Amino acid sequence: MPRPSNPLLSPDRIRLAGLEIIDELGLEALSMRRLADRLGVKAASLYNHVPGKDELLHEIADGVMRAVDVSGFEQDWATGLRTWARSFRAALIAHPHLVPFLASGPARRETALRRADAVHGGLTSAGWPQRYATMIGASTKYLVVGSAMGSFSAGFPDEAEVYDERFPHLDRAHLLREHAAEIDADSFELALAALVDSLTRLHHDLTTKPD
Amino acid sequence: MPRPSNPLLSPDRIRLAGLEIIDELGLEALSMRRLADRLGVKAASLYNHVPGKDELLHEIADGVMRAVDVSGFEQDWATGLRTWARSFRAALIAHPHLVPFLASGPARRETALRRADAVHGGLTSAGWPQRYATMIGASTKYLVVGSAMGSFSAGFPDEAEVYDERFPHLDRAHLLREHAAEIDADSFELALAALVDSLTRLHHDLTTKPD
DNA sequence: GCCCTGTGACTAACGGCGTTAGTTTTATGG
DNA sequence: CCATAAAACTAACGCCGTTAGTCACAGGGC
Repeated sequence: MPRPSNPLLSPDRIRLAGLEIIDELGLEALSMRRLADRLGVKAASLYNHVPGKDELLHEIADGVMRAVDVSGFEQDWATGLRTWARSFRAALIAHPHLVPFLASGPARRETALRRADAVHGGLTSAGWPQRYATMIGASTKYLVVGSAMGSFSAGFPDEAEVYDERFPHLDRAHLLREHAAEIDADSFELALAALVDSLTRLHHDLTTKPD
Repeated sequence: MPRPSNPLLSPDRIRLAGLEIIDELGLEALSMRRLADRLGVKAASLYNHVPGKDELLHEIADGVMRAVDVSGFEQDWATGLRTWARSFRAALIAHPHLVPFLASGPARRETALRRADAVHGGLTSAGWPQRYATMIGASTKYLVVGSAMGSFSAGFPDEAEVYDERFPHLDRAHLLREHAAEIDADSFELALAALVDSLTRLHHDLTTKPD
């Protein structure tokens, strides 16, 4: 079936199907052959539209990052930080299997770099020194990535027998998975509030005391 | 070369060589064939000592977690939390390529579960309610895992051209990688201090006000 | 001292992986 | 209308994890 009238493939359809596979079956389940299968095509055909698996992953990742909202920095840095952190986390959690890949930083991905630029610009315009702006961006990213990555609670097996006798303080750990989403959200908000609080105090000191 | 006088392999030597490969070449570079090669052996021989690649990874991971120090909880919860967080982070950073795997929680790994038990026990004995103990453990893990992931990837390309013109606020981002370790450490300490500060206030409220 | 069993190495193979080369047919621009 | 490019294909290479089956030596029981 060479060169059909209407092309069966396009970069967009490939990206979409790729993200579907990742969401349904996991990052490791994404193979060029499976992807081709889902699109009713042979693996080699994909290479007419996409340079390789790695680049495809980057493009999928960049698409996901478009949901990250940095508009809050137009109000004030604290609002910007909270909005960025929450929307960033939501974007990651919408595609949990992609988190390990997304976590490795913006690399050369257009959207991710644009978001990073906005965050850094928002912080420095609010009076934060370069070095602090960098650290604040980093700390916040730690929280977001950490909370999306671990899904702390989901990391514990949910069979009670695992903990019996041997781990007395974890006697309720088998219930964690049931409430994972809620616990993770609350823990994230706890740490985010702590960070913004602390930073607000610091910002006050930095912008009033000196000079 | 069947059945040599002195066995060439042992679970320990396999684990060690596996961690070496991961540290030198990355998580994806660890293959049973490469591992066997390094041990002067054929891949199939490994299966006489190790049930499979996945279990091997868990055993390697558990070994790394033995460096995590939870003894600080014998003093007070804040000291315990700081000691745990810092030694946990150090353990991850010593093996950055293993972080994505370690981040997925204790699973059924003995050492990881023991550490989790100690943390939870240390917090509840200090008066933290169950729910808070869980959230504090989670928040702290977010910071640790997030900061270890970020440093691994050193997320930003270090070629200045990437940022020229297009990302004005990132005009110094190409220098990040050079100072990655220091920035990551400072950002981590910033967020950890903020968290412990905030929690100390909360602990005070919880243990004095009620009743 | 000899056999017997189990250990720990081997070779060969299966199916899946990413990717490339080369082929074929159709769509499209000059 | 023809040349060229596009978009599908088949076949193959060298990896991967894992299993089955083979073989020689080690150590214990007689």
